[in-house]
Amino acid sequence: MNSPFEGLSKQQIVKLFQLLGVHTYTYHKNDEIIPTIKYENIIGIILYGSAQIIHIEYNGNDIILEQLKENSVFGTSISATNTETYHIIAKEDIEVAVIDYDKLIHPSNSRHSYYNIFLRNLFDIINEKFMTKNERIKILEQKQIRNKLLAFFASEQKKTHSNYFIMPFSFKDLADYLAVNRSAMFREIKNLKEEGFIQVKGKKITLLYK
Amino acid sequence: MNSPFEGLSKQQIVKLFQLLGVHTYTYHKNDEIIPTIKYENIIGIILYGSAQIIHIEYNGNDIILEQLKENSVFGTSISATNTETYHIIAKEDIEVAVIDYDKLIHPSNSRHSYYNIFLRNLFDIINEKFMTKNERIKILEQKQIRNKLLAFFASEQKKTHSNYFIMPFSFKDLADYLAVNRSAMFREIKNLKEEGFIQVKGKKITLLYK
DNA sequence: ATAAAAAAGTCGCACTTGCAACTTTATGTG
DNA sequence: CACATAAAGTTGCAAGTGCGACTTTTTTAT
Repeated sequence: MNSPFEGLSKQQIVKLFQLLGVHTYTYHKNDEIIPTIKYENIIGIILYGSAQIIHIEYNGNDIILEQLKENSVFGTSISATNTETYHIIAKEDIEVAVIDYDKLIHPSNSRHSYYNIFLRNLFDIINEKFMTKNERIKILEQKQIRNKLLAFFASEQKKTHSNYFIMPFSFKDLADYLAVNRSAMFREIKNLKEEGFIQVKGKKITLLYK
Repeated sequence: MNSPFEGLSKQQIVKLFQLLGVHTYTYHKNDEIIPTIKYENIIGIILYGSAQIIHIEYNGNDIILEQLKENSVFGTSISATNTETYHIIAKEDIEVAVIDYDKLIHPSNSRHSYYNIFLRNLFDIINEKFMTKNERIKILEQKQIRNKLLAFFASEQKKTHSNYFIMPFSFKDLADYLAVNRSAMFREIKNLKEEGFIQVKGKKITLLYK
């Protein structure tokens, strides 16, 4: 939602990129982003396009850790990715700006206003990411699939301020997000439908309770 | 682990507190911290003592979201706490510095070196917190209690660099951390012991595999 | 337009888990 | 030291879930 470049003019962004020694890279759909550079020491910003951070488990299962779109920020810290089991895959053609983490926090000159604005924007983005992660944890903390679903619904509904919402990803991905078996999740969705709690039309889910 | 005041002299900290309009508060064991101020718009720093962020669910269950000790940072964003169902409880006598979030990112003057150092320190702390949260998510993503335990063991072992580690909290709290039923967790620990995977002596757990 | 691939949806069965109701062992606290 | 309180540990049973093997529908690519 927030852009790291909020409040910066094009010229300021150019200067910022010079100050921080930013390089940009382009990738095609399904490419792995920066497979050679270790994610740990960089911060990446999606300039356009979208991607997913996935985590591959020892058993071969892969889990979506994060959805990245235009202006999303990723990297160490700023998001995830501390081992070789994490991969960032472009979901469409994409351009990425890469900032060396050390240069970000120890620039040659930290007194430029555009640098300070950028840093504060990053803070806001981090806040948002924490919220997102906490939301996920709150959902994963639920012991039953039904409660995970209800927690997820509540979380999505909070964003739309109405009694329905559009699923932000596929049901398959939802099962991964909730960390439950896909068919067991469908069974529970079916139960919720039959018990009159929800209505499902494609990706539109309507909540019929309270 | 990292301190937000790393690299700052006592005088600089005093100036920083003035710049940011910091107030400090003291609490006694089992007090709720800042029950009146909404957590959303502040950042808190534990100056001494320890505390826990707990989350109370609709069914009355409470879950430890985070352990706070000296130099820990909490608040919106910087950690958790966006609804009334979150509480921060002092585990011992404690002093807390409270910074208004708006003042932090929009100080009257952002050109002081101590301000920039502080901001960068916060970044490092945030990185660490992200790591911690990702670690938790990686554990919660496991579908079976056994796998949650093994993921937790791996995560703890990584810190000690040997084949054993000391549990950082009680088994009861571990069950909450893994978001599983306590007695079901004990059953699985028993299985792991009987199958020769682990050895448990009080809070010391030794891993007997690979 | 059509084939191929992916996602959605269903179901039975075995296994895992939550839950309740305990007993036993630690940990305070006056 | 003794009493109270919390944590550790155990067990049976009912309920919930993972998994595999499907069918049907939707999406994507040629």
